[in-house]
Amino acid sequence: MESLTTGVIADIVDGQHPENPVVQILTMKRIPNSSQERWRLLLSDGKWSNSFAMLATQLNPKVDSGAITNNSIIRMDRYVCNTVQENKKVLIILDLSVIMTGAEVGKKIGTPVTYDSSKIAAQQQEQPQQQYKAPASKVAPNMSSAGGNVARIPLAQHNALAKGSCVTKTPSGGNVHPIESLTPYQNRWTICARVTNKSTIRTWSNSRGEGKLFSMDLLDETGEIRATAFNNEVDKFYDMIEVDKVYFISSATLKTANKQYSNLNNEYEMSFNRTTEVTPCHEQTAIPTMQFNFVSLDQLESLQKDAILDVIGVCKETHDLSHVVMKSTGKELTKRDIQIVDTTAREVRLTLWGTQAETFDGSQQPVVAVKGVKLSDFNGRSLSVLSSSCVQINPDIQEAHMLKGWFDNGGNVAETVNLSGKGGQAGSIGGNFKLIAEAKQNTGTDQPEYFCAKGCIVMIRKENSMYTACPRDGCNKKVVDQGNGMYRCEKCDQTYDTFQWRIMLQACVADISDSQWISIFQDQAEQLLNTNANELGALRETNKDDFEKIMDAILFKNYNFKLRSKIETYNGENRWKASVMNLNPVDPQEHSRRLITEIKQLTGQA
DNA sequence: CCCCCCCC
Ligand SMILES: [Zn+2]
Repeated sequence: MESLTTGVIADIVDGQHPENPVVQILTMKRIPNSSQERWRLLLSDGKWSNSFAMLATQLNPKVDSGAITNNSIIRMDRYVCNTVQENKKVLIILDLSVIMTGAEVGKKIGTPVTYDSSKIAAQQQEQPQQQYKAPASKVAPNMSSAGGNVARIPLAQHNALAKGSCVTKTPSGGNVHPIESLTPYQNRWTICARVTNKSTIRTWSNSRGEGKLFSMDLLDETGEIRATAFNNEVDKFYDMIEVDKVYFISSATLKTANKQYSNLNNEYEMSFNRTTEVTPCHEQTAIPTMQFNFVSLDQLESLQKDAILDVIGVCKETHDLSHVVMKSTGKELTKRDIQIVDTTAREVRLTLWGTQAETFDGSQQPVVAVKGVKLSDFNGRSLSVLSSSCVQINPDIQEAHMLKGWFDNGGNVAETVNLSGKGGQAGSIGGNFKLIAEAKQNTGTDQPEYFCAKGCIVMIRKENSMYTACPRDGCNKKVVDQGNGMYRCEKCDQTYDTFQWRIMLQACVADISDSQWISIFQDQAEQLLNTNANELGALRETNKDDFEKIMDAILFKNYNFKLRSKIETYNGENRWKASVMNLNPVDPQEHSRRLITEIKQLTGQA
């Protein structure tokens, strides 16, 4: 039997940092109510056990793939141990090797007991806690990137690697904290982080005031976080902060991140305040220049519109520059559309703007990676680069080399599905057509299912089809009418002098097999009713007849629906619920073609 | 404390 490093858990809790300890995972628990996937591990060294360990999120795939399970014996190749709140210790595993799989071990080794935490408190006075362990040699891709510009990195350069190690001490001799350990409940901390992206200065003016701000993305070996500086802090820090450089940052305010605007892998974000200090770090570090959380292109079909994502693909087609005029301001913009493709045999349109559009060279069919791109439902699915996005051309990362290899060895001529190919009204809405009765059979999973159905709207609930919602964009929470012309949003904890109408329509859809009440929300309802929610809401108040006419106009017409279904539980009872993600009027030719294909398949002719 | 990110 493979041996554990007996007693090592006590050593770590007591502030030592033994090299490469070997421990057993007794149990793994996903931390609930966390917006990101995060695993807590109960570790044993055969003598002691403790549930203070968490897996760095970049190691999540090891759980998801089953590489580590209960009973696995692992070597912690890199880890950090920190004190959070009072005396609580948190150990984050940054790198591990599986020594024996859980299946091979098959049982708990020894009879470990929980290492006593009261002992920890006593130890803390005497023993300085140790922080990062310097890894033997960790290489980081040396890759430049910039918010406003396309970083051009030829693949040939791809072994220009910067060696470095973890920075463990702040300039004043204190301990460096991992980004991953930051919470709003923690006061004194200093991180050592690379700025991977930096915005320009923007000003704002609204009912709550006005000011200026800029934001940046920070990365260390454990995680990433967005930070924003306002007003005085803009003056103080904007010039000194440079993309790709590493800084010690201390004492900023942490708050819950709004995932609507960022996909950084952190449930918090940071605002600089009066006490925030930023000092350049001149030591060599092993912090990567960028961290991506890619989704493959085939996932775009089932992701929500407006989601912020990281994507990577080979540019198989580059369109010419074009100019568009903004509807709101009349300002002219330059844009360029490109098609990117990946190994899932999907391609999607990606729109670049401004300088990035102008300087893009697609002639060599480069790999394009974008961190923080916005998903839209235009022509089915398409992607648009934001000012906060980071675009990299031929980044020196494994995924890029793999994709280019695939593309140059047949991927370039592989048949692909164009996710952005649903031009205009008549377009199709994708595959996986089901009858309603068929779809309702799928009750064995609590995961959402996505499918298409052709159906006819036979009934709608016009009452309660609209509600007054918070005027703040993207909040959508129903407001409470204060009766004095003011409307309160509990979610924003704000009172506004206005609201916006939103639609939440229940429609009964029938096909040849069955019928089902489904939900149709704002965007899809506006498309279906051919109106906008605010106009429709006003109409409901002023002219009920016309309101009903607009509603009734959708009855007894056939649509192709893309639906999301899920089993939901009400008072212990399971219900099959579906909502519309996408819809189109049925194009008879296309419908017929689909039926012919299905008939051929059924009769074995296809 | 922002949260705009465009067009077809
Ligand atoms: Zn609100």
